[in-house]
Amino acid sequence: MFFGGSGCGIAALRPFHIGTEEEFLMHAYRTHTCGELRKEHVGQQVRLSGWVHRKRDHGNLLFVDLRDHYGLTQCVTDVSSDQFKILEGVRVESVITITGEVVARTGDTVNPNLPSGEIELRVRDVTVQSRADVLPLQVAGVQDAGEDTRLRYRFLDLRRDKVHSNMILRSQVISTLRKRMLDQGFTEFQTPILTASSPEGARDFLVPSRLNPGTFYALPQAPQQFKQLLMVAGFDRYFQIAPCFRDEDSRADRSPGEFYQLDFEMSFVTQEDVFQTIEPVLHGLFTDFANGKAVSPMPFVRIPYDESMLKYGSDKPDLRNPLIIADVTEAFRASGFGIFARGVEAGSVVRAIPAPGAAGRPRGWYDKLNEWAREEGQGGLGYIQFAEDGPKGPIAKNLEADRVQAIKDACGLKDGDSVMFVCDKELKAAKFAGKVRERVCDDLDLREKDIFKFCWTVDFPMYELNEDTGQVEFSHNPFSMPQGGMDALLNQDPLTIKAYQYDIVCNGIELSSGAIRNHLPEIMYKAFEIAGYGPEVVEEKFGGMLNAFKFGAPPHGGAAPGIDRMVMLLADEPNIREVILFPMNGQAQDLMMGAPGHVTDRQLKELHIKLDLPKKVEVSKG
RNA sequence: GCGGGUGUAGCUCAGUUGGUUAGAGCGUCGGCCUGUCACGCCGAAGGUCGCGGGUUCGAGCCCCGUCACUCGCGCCA
Repeated sequence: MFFGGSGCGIAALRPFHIGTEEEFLMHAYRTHTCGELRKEHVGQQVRLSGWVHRKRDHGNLLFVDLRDHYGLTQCVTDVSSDQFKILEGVRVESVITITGEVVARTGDTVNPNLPSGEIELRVRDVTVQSRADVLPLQVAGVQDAGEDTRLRYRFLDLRRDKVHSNMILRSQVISTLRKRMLDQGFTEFQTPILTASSPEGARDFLVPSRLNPGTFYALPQAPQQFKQLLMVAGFDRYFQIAPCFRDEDSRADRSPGEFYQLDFEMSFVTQEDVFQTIEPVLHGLFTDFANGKAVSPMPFVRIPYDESMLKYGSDKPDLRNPLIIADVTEAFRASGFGIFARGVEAGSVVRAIPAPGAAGRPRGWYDKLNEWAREEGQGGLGYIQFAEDGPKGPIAKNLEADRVQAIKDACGLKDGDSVMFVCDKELKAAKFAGKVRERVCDDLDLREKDIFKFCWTVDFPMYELNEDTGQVEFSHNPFSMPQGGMDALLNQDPLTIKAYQYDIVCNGIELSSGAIRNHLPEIMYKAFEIAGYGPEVVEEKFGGMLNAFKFGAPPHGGAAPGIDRMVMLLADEPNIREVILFPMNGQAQDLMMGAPGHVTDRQLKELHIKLDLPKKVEVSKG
């Protein structure tokens, strides 16, 4: 075994007393893991190391559950043993090594809930490797400590079963993604971490340059330009488990500072090629780890952006929600329901959200929704109840009967159903109708369970109108290829141009956006010109990549699904911190490591940096 | 930057209309207990009710300010 013929390990092996020859030949710490021992090991002398998970002290009989990464084994000793006092004296979460004999449990002492429950380890010898203080949070059991405590003592939190297994899941997800990408012919590369600040997008994290006073590196928000340059360099198919850094405020599903993407890019491909390549990767991944849940069959549904905004009120629809929004603007035009009729006259649209089976709901339910709509900044939430004895509600009273019927038909409603109405300018109406769709779905408990429903949102608009400035702006990625190419840019209303830009969505969560890129300099100049940027701006901001496109660039495209969010979905965790080993808190602080932290004056001087702090901070930090 | 929620023992929480000495479970410490597996029983210690100010005869509770955590908005090509 481990110590073979070497004599130098004797002291380490038997630090406290002389054991048998058999034990002498054992590894210093363990012959098995705590999850390993079964009936067939009965009679063997073994050594286990791990953490004291729980103790059950009967005074003259003591049980210790010993835990390691692999599992749990019950160890037992009684007052007749000279080791009894030692074991009785250690606190839970202390690290100990136990040597002894594997014995079969008898009859009713078998624990069927424990994989090792048919055996136990009869303690012959105990070595305390590391004592634990009284714990700030409890490792055994299911009780969650507060977020502060958990993050400050993350190493303890990570011992707990749920978090521990989340991290294992994450590792397995990354491992299978890597294998699947390699199988699809992709090559893995590393791109720089210290790079240049990018002019658009989120706020950058900056790193001062010592050798170049007054200048800064930026951490990459994504390896976007590098992966495109890899295509120009002829590598054909690239991927990377890529760290991305964005200095933006956190959300439940957005870790502050950093996150990981499965970043990939492919040459000589159409949008459809990208879909057909990555779908098996995601479908395979989710099928492997779905844990009994179903996964949308391939090919995933493709929904044009305009259709998605109309039917689902969102560009990332949750298809587990069965409700479909309908446009009923015409039913209200010049109708007897004055508020909506005047709105439509002024250019608003009316969207209808079905509420199946809700006609019998009490008045209070509708009032609550109405109140919620006001909190959301809407005038209210109109509705019609299609009761058995005819349409009811304030709108039905004023709207002509044939129009009410038209709405019922348009939404596919039957007696017993209700319908909600949103009247506003098109984009606002669509977005709020989307919120109502989600709210009604939850209230009526209509969401499909135990399934991962994927879709692609496609045909995003290339440009959008900034309502405040009246300026035409890029609506997403300025590097996307416009559909119709140069011809569309020259001859089409910019607001009607679509881009080869797409999102992959799962259960209403945007996993990734991607695009077929614009690899032609002349189209890029024109695309930026429409958004109000001259050629000099393009050259200054994207010179590196633009220059590369002048030396033979292959048509290419890709995407970058977010790894943390995929693990969140698979682990069924509502918060992204539950799938990250050492996450920062909402203020982007690492309470355990003390980051961000102060640095010495000498470090600052080397970097030619002087602090100019806000008054409040200066006082508080002395 | 803005809005909501939370803040009471080491941890998770309860605390009535503002009224006596602020409670429970877990954990800790001590005692008892030889088949438990969330062991059980008895006892003890442990509190700046986040912090500061105010109202009141009296504040964990009401008011103002502030801090921390959290959820959301803004932000996130």
